[in-house]
Amino acid sequence: MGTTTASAPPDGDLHARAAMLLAAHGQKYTTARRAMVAVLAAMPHPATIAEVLIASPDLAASTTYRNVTVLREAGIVTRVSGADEFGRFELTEELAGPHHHHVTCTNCGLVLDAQSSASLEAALNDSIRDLMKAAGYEITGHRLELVGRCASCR
Amino acid sequence: MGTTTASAPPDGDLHARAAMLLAAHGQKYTTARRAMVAVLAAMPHPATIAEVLIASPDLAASTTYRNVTVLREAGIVTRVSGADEFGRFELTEELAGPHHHHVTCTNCGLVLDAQSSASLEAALNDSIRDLMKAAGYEITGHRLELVGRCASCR
DNA sequence: ATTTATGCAAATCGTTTGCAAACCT
DNA sequence: AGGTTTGCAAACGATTTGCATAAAT
Repeated sequence: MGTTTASAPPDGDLHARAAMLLAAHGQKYTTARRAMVAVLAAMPHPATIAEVLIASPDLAASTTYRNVTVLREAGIVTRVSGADEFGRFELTEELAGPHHHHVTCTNCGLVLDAQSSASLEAALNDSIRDLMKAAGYEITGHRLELVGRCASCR
Repeated sequence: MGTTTASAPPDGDLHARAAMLLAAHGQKYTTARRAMVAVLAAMPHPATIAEVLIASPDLAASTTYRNVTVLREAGIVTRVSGADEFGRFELTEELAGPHHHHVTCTNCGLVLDAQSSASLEAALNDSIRDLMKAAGYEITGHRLELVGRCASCR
């Protein structure tokens, strides 16, 4: 399990792994769900429901809303909060890629992925230990959001 | 300007400073706006619009939605994205307190404030320089969100 | 074959907007 | 007084839900 855990799995594994995760939750890997996973995998950044529907026009909106819930419960997708009111979704780090953070545009709401450095992660983990005690929370993860204006909005 | 910048201003200044910021944007510090600022100042965490309306039942919802926009434009309030779809609002750091981060509950969406350490901030600032170049963003700030389950949801 | 997911259309709910009355300076 | 803000009610738009059909194992 050494090196495999930290790196992105080969693309061919993606759907097979998604199917397994769904099966483990008593759910099927249907066409609509596969389509959604494919869209999210192809996106270079977390996608809104609207973006998913545009990328995959045959999907019904209601089905997509229902499936995002199912995929989240199965640990395939996570929700990312951006600057605006729209939820954004991406494949979980465990499923599709390494740990990363986000850069959010205050003007248009666009969210891009950004890699974190080892030193930053180390500092984060140090601080997290302290903060979880202070807040009485059981901390399960962290999310760093850089805020600014994207290239098109500058 | 050394020490004053980093610490929270005395409470008595709050409304006076809010009034100045609004005036600088050609806006008035009305009763409804003062009420909203007071609610946010009293809250130990970023508040949803619903929470503001509960805390200040005389406020009309429409007015509150309009005022949150005005207060944001004046630099009095910022929007915080939590785990759920509801926007949360708090007084800006410059107005009401020192730089801090948030701890979000994955179960109930509650967001608490958490102080950051100097070493973490240093690491953040280092990384930010790199990331802003890579992403082509003009970075104006950062936000660290720790994710977990709050004391009541554990 | 049987259970589960889908799609359409209607219902829901948070948020926004039009407009007349109340407010502030 | 004069322009702005407020509050109500209606409009809006994203998300959710009911139910009959289609798909999956």
